[in-house]
Amino acid sequence: MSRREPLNRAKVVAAALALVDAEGVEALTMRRLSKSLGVEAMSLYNHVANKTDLLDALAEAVFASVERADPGLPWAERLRITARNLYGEFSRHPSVSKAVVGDQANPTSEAALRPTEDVLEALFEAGFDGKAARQALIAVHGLVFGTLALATSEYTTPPRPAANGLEAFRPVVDPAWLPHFARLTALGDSDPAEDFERALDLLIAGLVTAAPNGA
Amino acid sequence: MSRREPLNRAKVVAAALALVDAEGVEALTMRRLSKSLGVEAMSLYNHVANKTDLLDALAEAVFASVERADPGLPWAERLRITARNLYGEFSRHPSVSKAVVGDQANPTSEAALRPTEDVLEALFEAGFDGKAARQALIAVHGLVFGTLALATSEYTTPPRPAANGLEAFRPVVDPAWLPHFARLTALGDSDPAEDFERALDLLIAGLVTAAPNGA
DNA sequence: ACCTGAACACCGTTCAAGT
DNA sequence: ACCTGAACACCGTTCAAGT
Repeated sequence: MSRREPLNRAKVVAAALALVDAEGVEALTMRRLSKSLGVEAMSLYNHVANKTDLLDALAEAVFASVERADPGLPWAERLRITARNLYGEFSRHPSVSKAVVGDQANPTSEAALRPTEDVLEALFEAGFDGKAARQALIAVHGLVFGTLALATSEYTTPPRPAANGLEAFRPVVDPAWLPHFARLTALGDSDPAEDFERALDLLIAGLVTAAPNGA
Repeated sequence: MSRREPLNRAKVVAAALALVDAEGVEALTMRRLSKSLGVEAMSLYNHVANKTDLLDALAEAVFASVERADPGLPWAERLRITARNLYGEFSRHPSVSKAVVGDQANPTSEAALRPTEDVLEALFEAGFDGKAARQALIAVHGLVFGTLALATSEYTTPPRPAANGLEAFRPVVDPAWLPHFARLTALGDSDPAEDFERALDLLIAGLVTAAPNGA
C-alpha cells in the first residue's frame, strides 16, 4: 500500500490521451479521467485550468511529437514530409484530430505551431508571396485535417461505428440512385494513409506547377 | 392568443439550424431548442429520435441545399462547381460543418450523398478507376471540409473567438521563433472563400494532370 | 397523436474545508 | 501545495400521465 506519488500536469495529459485513444473524445470527462488516475475529479483542477485547457494540451502534445523534415531537402520534399508526419502522428490519435478540426482544441504554443512554420518556410522558399503562401498553407492543412477527420467519420455509419471506409455504406447506398457511389462501396476497405499520400501527391503537383521558383 | 400550430420535424430542424447559426453547436441543447420553439424539451422527441438524429437532419438539410452543376460542362468544371457549391452552403452554416467533420453528424440519405455522387461522376468521366477516384474524392472532400473547419477554428484564439484568420495570433506569435508565421499575421485579414478557391485551383490542376482522359 | 412534469444518471465547475 | 466533499446549474433521455 505505497502512498501514491503526487499528480502533475504531464500525468494528467498522458492519462487523457490514453483515455481518448481508447474510448473517444466523448469519453473524456473530468470525472472519468480522474477515476482513471485514482483521484477525485476536483484534483485535476490543480493541474489544468479547465477542460479546454486539457484539450489544448492534448493537441499540443500531438503537434509537438511531429518529426521535422531534413532541412537539406528541396522545399517540395520538406513540405511533403512535414505534411506526412503531421498526418501520421494525428492518425494515431484520431480523437485529437477531431478536437482540433472541430475547434475544441486550439493550441498556440511555439511547439504546436512548429509544423506550420516549417510548411510556410518551404512555401516561401518556393517563391510564393505572403498571400499565396497563406492560401497554399490552408490547402495543405485543410487536406491533412480534412482527410484525417473524414477517414474516421464520413463513411462510417452508427450501426458499425468501427467500420473502416465505405464498407458501412453498403446497406444504405442504392445503386440505382447513386451508381458511382455504389461502385466505390464495391471496392472494399481502403488504406487511409495511402489515400492521403495520393491526395497529397495531387496537391503538391499543383503547388510545384504554381511555384515561382519551380521545384 | 392564438393556439400554437402543432410542431413538426421541419420546424424543429429549422429552429435548430437558426440556433446553431446564431450561437454555435454548443448552444444546441434539447432544452434550449425547445424553449426557442415555445415548448417543453420532451416534445421534441415526438419529432426527432434523439440529438444525433437532429444533428444528422441539420447536415442533411445543408447537403440537400447544394446546387448541382450543369451536366453539360466538362468534368473538371463540374467538379469545381460542385466543390465550390458545397463550400458555399456549408460556409453559411459553419457549426454544421464542424459537426460533420467532427463526426457528430453522419447523414446517409440520398439527398445528402448527391454532391458526393456528382463529384464521383466527374472523376469517372475523367477516366480514373475506382481506387483513384476514391483517393481523389477524399482529396476534394478533405479540402472542402478541412478548409471550412480551419477557417473558423485553427487561427482563432479564445480571447477573440470571432476574430477572422490570423489576426488573433498576433499576440502569441513571437517573430523571433516563428518568423514565417509572423509574416502571415502581418498580412491582415483573409477572405476564406478566395483562399478556398485558390486551394481548389491547386488540387484541380493536380487532378487534370493525373486524369487518364485529360481535361 | 402530441405534449407535459418529475425523475435518473450524468456533466463542468465553485467553494470551503481538510492535510 | 495539493486533495476532497458537497453543492450548483446544467445536460440527454425515460416514463407515466395527461389532453
